[in-house]
Amino acid sequence: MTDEPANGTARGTLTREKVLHAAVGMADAAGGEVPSTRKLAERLGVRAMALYHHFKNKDELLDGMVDLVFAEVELPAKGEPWREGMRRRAGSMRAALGRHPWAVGLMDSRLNAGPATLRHHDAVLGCLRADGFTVAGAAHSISLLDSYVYGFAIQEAALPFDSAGGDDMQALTEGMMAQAADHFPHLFEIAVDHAMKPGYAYADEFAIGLDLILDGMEHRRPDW
Amino acid sequence: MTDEPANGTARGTLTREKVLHAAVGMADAAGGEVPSTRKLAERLGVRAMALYHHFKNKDELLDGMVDLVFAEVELPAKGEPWREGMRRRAGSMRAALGRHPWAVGLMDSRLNAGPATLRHHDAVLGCLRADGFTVAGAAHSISLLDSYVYGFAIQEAALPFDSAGGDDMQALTEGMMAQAADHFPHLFEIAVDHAMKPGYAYADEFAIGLDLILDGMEHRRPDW
DNA sequence: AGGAAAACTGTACGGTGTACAGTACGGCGG
DNA sequence: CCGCCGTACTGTACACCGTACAGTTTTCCT
Repeated sequence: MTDEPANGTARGTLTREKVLHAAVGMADAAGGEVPSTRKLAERLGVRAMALYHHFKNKDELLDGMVDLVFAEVELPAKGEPWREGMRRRAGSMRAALGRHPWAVGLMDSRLNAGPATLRHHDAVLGCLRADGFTVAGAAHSISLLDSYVYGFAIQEAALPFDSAGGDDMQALTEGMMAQAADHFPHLFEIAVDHAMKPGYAYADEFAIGLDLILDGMEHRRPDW
Repeated sequence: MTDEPANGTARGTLTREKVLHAAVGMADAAGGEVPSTRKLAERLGVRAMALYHHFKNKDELLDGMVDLVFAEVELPAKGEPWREGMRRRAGSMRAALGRHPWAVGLMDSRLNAGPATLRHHDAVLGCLRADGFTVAGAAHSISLLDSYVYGFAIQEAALPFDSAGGDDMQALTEGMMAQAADHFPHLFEIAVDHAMKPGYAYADEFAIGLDLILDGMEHRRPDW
C-alpha cells in the first residue's frame, strides 16, 4: 500500500501478486502440475525471463504459491473454543489442499514460510494456548494435527481420480485381482466389502480420524 | 531364480533389481533427489536408453523404487497383538521414510502399488482384523495411521536439515525474527521456550502423537 | 535535459525424459 | 555347423526445462 503507487512501476504489466495468482490458476487447471516458467510467462503476455525480476528463482515462486494456499484456510476465531477452532481449521486446510493438489507435493521441500503461513501457525497456536494448553501440549497437538491433515491430503491426492468414490476403485482393484485375490485376502475383503460399496467415499474418513484425534487431545489436555 | 539363469541373458549387465537398487542408493546419497536417467545409467556403466528395456518409463522406475522402500518396513507378525503390531509397523515405516526422504515426495502421484506395498497393506489389515476390528474399523484405523505417518514424514522432510534438533532452528527463527517477533507472538514463544531448548528434537513428537492415536483406537474398538 | 534505475526481451547453455532407428550378440532350429 | 532372430544395448535427435547474462527500452528523479 505504501510502496506500490509511490514509486510507480515502469512498464507495469507484471506484479508479484498477478504472477502468483496466474500460477495458482494454471496449476489448478492442469490438475496437479505446476506450470513451467515459459507457459506461465506466455499466459501473462510476457517473455519468461521477465518473471525473474519479481522472483529470485522458481523456488521462490513456489514458496509464494504455497503461501497463497495457506492464505485460503480459515483461522480459528479469537476466543473460539479450541475444539471448534481446530476442527474448522483442519477441515478448511484439507479443503484448500484438495482444491490445490499440486501444493501437497510441494509441502516437503519448502523452506521459507510466507507471511500467511506464519499467521496461520500463530493463530492455531494462539487458540490452543488461550484455552489452557501448555506450550509443550500445543506443540504436540499441532504436530499431530498437521501430520494428519497433510498425510490425509497425500493419500487423497494419490487416489486414482478424485475421492468421489465409485467406479474409480475398479482400476485399483483390477490390478490387484490380476495379481492374486488370495495372496492378499484382507485387501480383497476390504476392497469388495467396503471400499467398493456404493455409499463409500474416502473423503468421509477425514472427519472420523479427526474426531478421534480431538477426543484424544481433550483427554490429555490436563497432563500436557 | 527360475528365469534368471534359465533363459540366459544376452549381454546381461542390467537387471530390473540392479537398476532399482542403484537408483535407491543414488537417491539416498543425493539426499532427497531422484537421479536422472543419464546419471543412473552412467553409474550402471550403460547408456541411458538401456534403462527403457527394463522400465516402460521413468514413472515405472519410481514405482519400483517406492516398492523397495515398502519392502523395508517391518510387518506386524502373525498373531501379534494389534497395538504392538501397529506401533512397530508405524515406527518402522517412519524410519524407512527417514532413510529415504525422496520417497515422501513420491507418495502422492504414485498410482500402481508394487507387490511389497500390497503385502504390507494386507499384513496391516490382517493384524487388525485378527484382533477383532471390523472391516470398517480397520479402514478407519489404517486411514488414520497412514495419514499420520506420511504427514509426519512430510514435516520431518521439510525441516531445515535433519530433525536432530539444535541449531538448525536458528535459520528458521531468524527469518521469523526479521519479519516481526511481535506479529507472531505464539510462534515466537514456542520457538524460544520450546523448540530451541537444548533437549528438543522434533523426532520425539512422533511417539507422542502415535500413542494418542493408538489410545483412541483402543477406546473405539468396540464401536467400530 | 540527462542519467540512472527498473522492467522486460533475446539468446544461449546445460540438463531432462524419451522416441526411433540402428547394432551386436547369444540361443535355437535346420 | 550355419544362419536366423529376438533381445539387450547404443547413437542420435527432439522438445522442453530452469536460468545466466547481456541488451533494450521506458520512466522517474534530479
